[in-house]
Amino acid sequence: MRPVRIARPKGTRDFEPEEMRARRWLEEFLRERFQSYGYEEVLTPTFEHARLFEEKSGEEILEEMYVFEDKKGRRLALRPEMTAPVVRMYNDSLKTRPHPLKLCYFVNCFRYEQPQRGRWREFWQAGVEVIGSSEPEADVEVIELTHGIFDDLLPSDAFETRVGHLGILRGLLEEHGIGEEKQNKVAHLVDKGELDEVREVLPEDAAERVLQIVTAESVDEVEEAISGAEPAEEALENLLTISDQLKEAGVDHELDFSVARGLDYYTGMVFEIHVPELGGGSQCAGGGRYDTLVRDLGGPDVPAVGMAIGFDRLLMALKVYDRIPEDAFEETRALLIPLVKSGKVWEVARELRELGWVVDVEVSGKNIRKALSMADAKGYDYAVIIGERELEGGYISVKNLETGDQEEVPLDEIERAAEV
RNA sequence: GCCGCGGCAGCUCAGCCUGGUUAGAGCGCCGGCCUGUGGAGCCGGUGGUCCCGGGUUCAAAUCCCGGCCGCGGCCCCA
Repeated sequence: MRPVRIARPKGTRDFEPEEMRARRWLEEFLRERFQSYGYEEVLTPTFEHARLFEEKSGEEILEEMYVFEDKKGRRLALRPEMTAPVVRMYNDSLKTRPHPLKLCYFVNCFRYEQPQRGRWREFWQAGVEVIGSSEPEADVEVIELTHGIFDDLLPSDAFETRVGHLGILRGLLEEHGIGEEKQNKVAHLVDKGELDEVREVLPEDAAERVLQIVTAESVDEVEEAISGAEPAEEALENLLTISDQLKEAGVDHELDFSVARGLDYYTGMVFEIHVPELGGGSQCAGGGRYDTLVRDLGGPDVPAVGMAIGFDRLLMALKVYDRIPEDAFEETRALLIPLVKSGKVWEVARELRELGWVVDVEVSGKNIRKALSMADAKGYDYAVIIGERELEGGYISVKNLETGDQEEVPLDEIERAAEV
């Protein structure tokens, strides 16, 4: 057969061993953090029925979705995000558990976009969802949890937390008799900063009030813009309650009435965390309240709030700020060099591994010089030599590759190998 | 989807503007000096569909067109 070389698909990445170490380290950090708050990990299929996302995800996401037909003609999609699948799973099998339910996940997602810095077609999200509480405390916890992760991993001036509330906009538009679909459209325009367009879409009085909110520099201005529109006033109050609690909890943040977010299912508080140093793709986390999604996907009328961290972007930020620990996986690593063919080699390897060592057995027949050279190149801590002499004498030769010291360690005191 | 820059050895790149022997360098890898002792040094070797396709030409890594991929930006998002 003629050899062919197939390239990696556009927007995807290979991860080499060094990169995987850093990724595993961060993944474990996030998992442990989520679990320490009582969130339990779930996993859903990589693909779902396309309709799951088409119902409530919003136009932009749909245009970027990987949709395909399977052999039976079912329309499926690679998940572009994780909230809808978690809600689907909740409606399928979790809704009878004690509420509120706290769930977390770590998964790859797919979007057909033009790749650039911080943006890939396959990327990873780590997130949480709280299903079954409409109280501001739930919003506060989700923001506090997210903020705390960034605060522990990055310098405090490296990131910004912005909190807004879609209920203000939605509530106001509702007062003007404007339906959900148009609300979504306005939210998108606001998100894009296309404020002139807002005027074209809305009646003049509504448009004026929306623009006043979005460009507001103080809470007072917003209050003025929405006065008389009761749902919007309640939303603002809700946002201020959340903000006050965040302040008391020491969570540094700013209010931003233009945070709209591109997902149509958000109904209340919305927030984003940015790392400005990353440039274009600076948004590293985002989330908010979605009180109607569970019902809209055929489940009970249950409120929910959640967030997702852009895993790859967070890792990028950690690299920029040099915050990836070198010794994240501290372990003793040894090359076992057999100079004879003997089953004893495997026995010794096993015993050393029981001590917690990583033991790489040299299996390519290298002579001792070559083997030591390779152990050095791989950065190992020890070389363990087993030859004729060792077999006859009942010991192993353990060489510390950093100091160059070498000692004979009797087989029945093998734990002394670590002292060399 | 749009704009800009790029693609040559495993890696980083020179050569391209001004077409012309056998396409180079450094690093890496393999081996020797060195038959049971690494890192340094010296010597040698290994290395390439010059991204793909088409065009111009006596002749293309080099010029032109298209595509693919990468990087950066816009938009949006994570």
